[in-house]
Amino acid sequence: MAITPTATLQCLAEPTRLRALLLLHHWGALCVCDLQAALGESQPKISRHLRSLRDGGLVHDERRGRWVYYTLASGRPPWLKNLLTELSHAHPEILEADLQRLGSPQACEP
Amino acid sequence: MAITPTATLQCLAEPTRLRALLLLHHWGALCVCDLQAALGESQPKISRHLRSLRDGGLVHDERRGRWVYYTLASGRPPWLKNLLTELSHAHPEILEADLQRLGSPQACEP
DNA sequence: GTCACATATATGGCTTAACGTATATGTGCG
DNA sequence: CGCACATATACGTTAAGCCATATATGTGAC
Repeated sequence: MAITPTATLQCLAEPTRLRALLLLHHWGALCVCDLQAALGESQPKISRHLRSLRDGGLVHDERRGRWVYYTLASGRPPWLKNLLTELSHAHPEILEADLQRLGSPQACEP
Repeated sequence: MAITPTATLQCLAEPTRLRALLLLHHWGALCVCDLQAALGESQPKISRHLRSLRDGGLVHDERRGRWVYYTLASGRPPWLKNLLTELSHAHPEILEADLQRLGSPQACEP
C-alpha cells in the first residue's frame, strides 16, 4: 500500500527521528552506535525510532559485520531531501549539537 | 517560547490539518464553513484542528461578521510554504478532491 | 429581546505512540 | 564451544491525540 505524505510527516514529527534524519542527510551513512553517541539517547530508543523510519520508507539499513549502517532510502519522497536541507539551514543548532557529540563517525561511505 | 520545527511538523502530520493547509495555501483565505465543505468533516473537528494550527503559529484567524477567515500566518516558518508547494505537486490528488468538493468559496481576499 | 446561523469549547471514551527495563538475536573472536 | 559486542524486540506503563456528542459563545436580522 502507498506511503502517504502524512505517514512521512509523522516520521519527521518526532525530535529524535528528525535529528537522526538530519545526521544521515549530513553524513550519508551512520551505524547505530554512532547515532546513539550523537543523539545521546538509549540504545533501544534509537533502535525503535530507526525501525519507524525504515517502516516509513525513509531510511535503508545494511548490515556489515557487527554493525548496521543506516542511510536515507533511495525511494524516499522527493521533497524530503529539500526539506531536510531547509531545516538544516533554518535550525543549524540542532544538527551542530549532535555533530559535536558525535565527533568523527566510524565510517561514512554510502 | 520558541516554536520548534518538531511542533510545526506535528501540525502537518495529520491528514485533515494538512489538507486544510494545502487549501489555504491555494486559496489564500477561507472561512470555516468553506473548509468544512471542502474537507467533508464535522464542524467541531475542523474547529479543533484549526485551533491546533493557530496554536502552532501556522495560521491566522480574523473575524468578519459571522464568519471567521483563516489564512497562512505571516510569521510561519519560512520552509513551510516551499513544503506545501512541493506537496501540492507531488500529491495533486489530495488538493484537487478537496477543491472539487469546495466549488467556489465565499471569499478569497487575504 | 428572540431567533438563526457560524464558530468554539467541554466532556468522556478510545486508540496510538513513546518510554524504560529486561531480554533476545546476530556476529566475530579466541 | 563460550564470551563480548552491536543491535533488535517484548512487555507493561504512561501520556498524548483524535473523535463524537453535547453545549456554549458570538453575531446579525427582525
